[in-house]
Amino acid sequence: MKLPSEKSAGRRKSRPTFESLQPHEIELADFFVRMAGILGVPRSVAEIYALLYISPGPLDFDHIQGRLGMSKGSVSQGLKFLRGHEMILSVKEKGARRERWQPTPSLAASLVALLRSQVLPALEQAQPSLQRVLADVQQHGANPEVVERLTRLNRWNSRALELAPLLLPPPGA
Amino acid sequence: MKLPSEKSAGRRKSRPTFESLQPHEIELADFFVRMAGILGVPRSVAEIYALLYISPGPLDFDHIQGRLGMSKGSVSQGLKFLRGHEMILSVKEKGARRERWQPTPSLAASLVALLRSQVLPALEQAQPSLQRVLADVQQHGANPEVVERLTRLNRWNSRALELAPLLLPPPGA
DNA sequence: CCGATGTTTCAATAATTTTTGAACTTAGGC
DNA sequence: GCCTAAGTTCAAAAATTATTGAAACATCGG
Repeated sequence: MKLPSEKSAGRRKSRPTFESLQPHEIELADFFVRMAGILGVPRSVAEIYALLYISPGPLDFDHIQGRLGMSKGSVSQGLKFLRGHEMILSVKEKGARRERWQPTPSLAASLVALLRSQVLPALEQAQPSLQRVLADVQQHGANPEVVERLTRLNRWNSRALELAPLLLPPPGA
Repeated sequence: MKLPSEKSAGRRKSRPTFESLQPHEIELADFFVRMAGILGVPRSVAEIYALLYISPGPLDFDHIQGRLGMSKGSVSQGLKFLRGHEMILSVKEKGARRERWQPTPSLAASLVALLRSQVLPALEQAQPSLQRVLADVQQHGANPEVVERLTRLNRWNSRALELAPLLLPPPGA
């Protein structure tokens, strides 16, 4: 099933044409796009993941670009993101020049990595900040209820920070 | 501590001036803005919440607008959002015309409500969609690995839907 | 090294989301 | 009922975020 098309005279190497997405592929992509949205992950990234997820084997750069009809730049950045969060793996065939991509075996692990990368830095950065705010408020002899609130917030943050390694274990554990 | 300012001749009712935020208030707002960002909640909403959180008592519309220097529209929409997610309460004093707002006692409960409202609808909407995709893929006699992946995805979604009431209990429970 | 293929970068553009403010609605006091 | 203060709505503007594509870079086989 290959449309020859594209004037293609004798010259080799006219860039191949790709089928556009099938209805069921679109539906799965919509699902991933929606879920990704919750975590603030851009559409193009979710689409790439969905395509790899529903494809019977690893795909290379050009296939991804062709089937999704998106720019090189987006594909490159999307793959970078997915790689960075260990959501995809490259399968480099021996004699081949190009890399081919497929989803990491565990989607669950991927999601954990994603969450981790969003939440942990925020919690870490917050720690000193929250402590300063609490100190400030106590100094200025503020309302006891406010002091209480901020104390609780601080405790929360610390606990979350302690628990994080358990709930969102780093890749090597 | 009240700046008289504003040419204010004898006429009553020049709109009052409000102090701009103190450094520690800004720092707390930054914290909330950052956390809200993870959940896709806009800056203005986080700022309003932060202000109520660090204020010694409930604040009315004009105070919020004045101290944060934001538009009426934003304050109105922000309060609507926070109300909708049960993150703030109004304290209506007897003889008073205007409502005054303060944070709900439990920030934890508020966050749960927020998460719930984002995640649950997505999971529910996904269910039939995922089932259709799986059926489609099975019909077209696709790669067994893909079928396996989609089956797992379906199971996950169902489980999440079952567990949701436990992890993200609705307000009345 | 060279030339060609494959990929990344990043400034410009497009798309999306948030904020504003003026017109409109609602509710209370008289 | 009318008038006014209080709050809401929503179209337009501003701000932010995502995407594109052309130029730069990297890497491999010869």
